[in-house]
Amino acid sequence: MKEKYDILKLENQICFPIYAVSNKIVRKYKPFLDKLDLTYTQYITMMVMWEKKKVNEKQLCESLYLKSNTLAPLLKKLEAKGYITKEKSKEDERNLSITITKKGEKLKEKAVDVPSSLAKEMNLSPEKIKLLYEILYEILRKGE
Amino acid sequence: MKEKYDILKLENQICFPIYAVSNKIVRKYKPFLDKLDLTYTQYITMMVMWEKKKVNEKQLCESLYLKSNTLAPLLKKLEAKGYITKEKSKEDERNLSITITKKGEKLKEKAVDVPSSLAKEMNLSPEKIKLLYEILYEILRKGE
DNA sequence: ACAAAATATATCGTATGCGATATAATAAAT
DNA sequence: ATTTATTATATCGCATACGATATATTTTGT
Repeated sequence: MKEKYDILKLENQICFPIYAVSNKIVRKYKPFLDKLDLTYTQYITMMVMWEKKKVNEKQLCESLYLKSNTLAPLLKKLEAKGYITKEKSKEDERNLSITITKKGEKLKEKAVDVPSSLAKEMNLSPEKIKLLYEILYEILRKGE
Repeated sequence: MKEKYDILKLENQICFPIYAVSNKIVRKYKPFLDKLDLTYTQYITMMVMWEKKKVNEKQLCESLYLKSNTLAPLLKKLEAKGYITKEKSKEDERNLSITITKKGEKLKEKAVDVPSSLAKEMNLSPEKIKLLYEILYEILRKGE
């Protein structure tokens, strides 16, 4: 018998399992990323750097769907670890130009085994991964 | 032409969009939860309380897929706000028994509109919600 | 040209979220 | 019965993640 407050039950939420799985993923990554001396957020930041070599902070924020106030201190740490360098852009001094270092490039070789390790832990069929991927990016594309 | 390092591109990750959507969800909830003076984590905690009325901290941790060290300070805040009370369980003094208050019950009436507000923002078809739900809980069930 | 609006970062305060560790209470083992 | 192991919370330190706000630079409007 359906009740007015059923919609407030945890089991009837779609957002909650997304949140819970996200936390679980970060936990799962940890032992692998510890070997690279990276946190999960630092890792996805380096993913952008490995691909782009040089970006603005703004591009980074857009790529990672994060805000400047999250990335700013994180970039300081990546700089302190010697994986990136920061400098004001010549063309527009408002922009912060971020460049990967040799050491940062080098790290890519150690990181290359991480995705398969995680895939093994997730153990999802390619069909489900594809479905998940499409639905999630549909959500990400929607507004803001 | 496929390259060894393609697996390290952000666009080829399945975990990243889960993480990004999770962040986005918490941001989306904020304006609605502000009216209830709850954060997202406090909100899902109250969801359990609205349903169960009385639980142990351990049950709460399991329901929310969170650790004691995340919930302990959060429970203090919910207690300070007057939504729950805490006391050591009589049968086993290791257990922390958490009970919803009248004020906590009352809050449910204000919260009942939140899920539909969010559903409107998400705007996903029922089929996609069902698919997403099943895949996510498959991940949550797997190990730990 | 120059004030006003827009843009890109940085800083601050608050609230998670976690592993590691400590503590207290109960259960198990001998 | 007493030591040992297990269990349930609590505390600590670190790293996000966010909105709000401040600052510096560039663009726009007149």
